Amino acid sequence: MARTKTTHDIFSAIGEPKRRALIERLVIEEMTVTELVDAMQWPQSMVSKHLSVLKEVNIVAERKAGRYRYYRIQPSELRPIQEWIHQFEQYWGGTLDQLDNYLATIQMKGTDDEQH
Amino acid sequence: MARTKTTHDIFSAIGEPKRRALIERLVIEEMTVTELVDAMQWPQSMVSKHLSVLKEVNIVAERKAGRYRYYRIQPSELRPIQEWIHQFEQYWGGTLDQLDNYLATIQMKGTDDEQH
DNA sequence: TTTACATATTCCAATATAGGAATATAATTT
DNA sequence: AAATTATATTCCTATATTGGAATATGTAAA
Repeated sequence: MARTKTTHDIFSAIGEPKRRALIERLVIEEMTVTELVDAMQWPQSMVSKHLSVLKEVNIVAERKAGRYRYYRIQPSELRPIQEWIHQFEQYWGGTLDQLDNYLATIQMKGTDDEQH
Repeated sequence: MARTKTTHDIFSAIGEPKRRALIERLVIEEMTVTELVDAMQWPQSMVSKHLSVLKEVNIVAERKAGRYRYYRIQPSELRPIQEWIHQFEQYWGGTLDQLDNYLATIQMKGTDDEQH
C-alpha cells in the first residue's frame, strides 16, 4: 500500500510545505494564479497543481472572473486542526509549552528503571 | 521528485491518520509498544514503524525499562502547529469559525464579475 | 543456557506523489 | 479570425512511503 492521499483531509494536505506557503500567502488576500506565480516564483504548473489539492480539501475556494481565477482561503476549514490541538490542552488542562516537564514527571509509571 | 519526507517536520508526520491516532492515545498515558498494539489492534511492526517516525520528529520520546520501551508525548512539539493556526487568527483578528463570510465579502477585489 | 518475550528492522509489493516541460483548454484582445 | 494571455492537465521520471510477513536483536525468565 502507499501513502495516504494528500487529498485525504486537511492534515494530509498541509503536510507539504509548499502548500502551507500558498495558504500563508492567500491569507492576506485573494489572488490569481499568475499573481501567485509571481509571488512564489514557482512554475505555473506547480502553483496550479498545489492549488488543486488545496481546493479538493476545501481549504481554498475559487472565483472565476473571465480568464482569471481568484483563489481565497476558507478559514473555517482550518478548524479541525485547531480542535485537534485544542483537545490536548483540554486534556492536560494547560497550555502546550508548559507541559513537557509536567508530563515527564507525572506520566511515568513508577520511578526510573522500573523493572517489570 | 517524490513527496516530502514524513520525517521532514511535525506537519508532515501528522499527515498520516494512524500517527495522529497514536498521538491521541499516548496523550492519555505513557505506553509500551505491546500496550499500543493491544489498544490499536494493529500489527506490531506497524506500531513500531509509526512510532519511529514520531520519534524522529520529536513528538514522542522513548524511555527504556528492561525489554520494555515506554513512549510518551512531548507536547511542546505541537506548538508549531498551534502557532501556525494562531497566526491566521491574529491576521484576521477573530476566531476561525466566524471568518468565512467575512472574508468572502471583504477579500474579494471589487464586485462579482469584475472584468480585468 | 535455553526458552520466551518485547521490540526493531528488513524485505517485499503497490502506489501516490512532486517537479518540470510540454501541451491542451478557455477566454480575451487585436 | 488570429494572436495572446491565463490556467489546467498530461507525460514523464524518481522516490518515499505504507502494510505485512518474516526475521533479527535485545533482554529477561526458567
